[in-house]
Amino acid sequence: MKLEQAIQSNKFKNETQKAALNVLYTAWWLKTSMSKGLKEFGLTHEQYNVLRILKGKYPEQICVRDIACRMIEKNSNVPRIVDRLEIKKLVKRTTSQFDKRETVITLTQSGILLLEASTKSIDQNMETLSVLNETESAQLNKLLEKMRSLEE
Amino acid sequence: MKLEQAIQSNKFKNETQKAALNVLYTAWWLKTSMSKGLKEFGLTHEQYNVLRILKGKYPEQICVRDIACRMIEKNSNVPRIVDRLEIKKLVKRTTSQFDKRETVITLTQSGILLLEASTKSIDQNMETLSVLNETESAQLNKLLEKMRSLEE
DNA sequence: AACTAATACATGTATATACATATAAATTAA
DNA sequence: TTAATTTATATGTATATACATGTATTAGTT
Repeated sequence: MKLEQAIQSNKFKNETQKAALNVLYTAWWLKTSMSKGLKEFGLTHEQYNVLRILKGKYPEQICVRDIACRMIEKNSNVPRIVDRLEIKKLVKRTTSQFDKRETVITLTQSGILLLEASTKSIDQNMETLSVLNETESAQLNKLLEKMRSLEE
Repeated sequence: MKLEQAIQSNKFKNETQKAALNVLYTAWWLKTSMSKGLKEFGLTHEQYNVLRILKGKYPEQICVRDIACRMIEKNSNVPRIVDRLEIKKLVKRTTSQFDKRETVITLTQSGILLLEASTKSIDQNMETLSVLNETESAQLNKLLEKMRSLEE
């Protein structure tokens, strides 16, 4: 769907302004698609993101700060997301032996199982959705990274 | 900044998967940049979006449903965003004469003034941030719209 | 006309973002 | 070694998203 239809507007100053809105809208669309798939596993998009980060290091442990700096949305309140994962017994919190300020998070067995099942479903979903080939995707990555080149 | 640095990971299955994450991260980055600029006006990103939609039709009135379908994030809770704009006296709520179920929203004079000031600041900010030229932006728009082509 | 269904909005709840502040532990400075 | 500073996490508050439910009004059906 063209952006014009999606947000019922065609008053863009130029292609650059439209591109910014298009990125925002596409991100919303992607998140929504993912969330739909995650629903049957009782996970939110963000909880899934945290589980994936933990999996990436498993069986190595990882502290809250390290999770935070790997999150896509940098202002995520990781302790609170971990709260919910802990209630569902998908992760375990422990105080680090080496630095008692640090809280170390570990995936539980059921966390691993749920992540595997949901990842399979999500990846399949993404596979179906992805109409861009590798060359186009690479081009998109290049443009997005150029767009962000003034990032501090 | 490369996505790899931003989220401290280089374990992407392929360029297509990376592109999805890159869109999500870029959207977060854009929102954050915009929000910083809006802060001095006491507006959130979403409140600003609603004000812009109202401006787009001004002086014509527009109901809550029409605002909602023009929002970038389609699940926005428009009545609640309007609540906050109303408290700040930036908009006015009236029940439609033609259909008493509809709530019609109008910009107040101070809403218009605030929007003008903030738009000027935001546009200037965006101008500075935009390193993509028109051709590149058009290419980006094309890729994003292709990415979403399976949209229902 | 009375009943049913649909629509528009408001409101409630859970979770998240964004940011400020509090608390405990570790590091550095005096 | 004590005091000050920094760091890691938790917690509080306002606003937002996501979705369910409630309520009033309109439209449609019998």
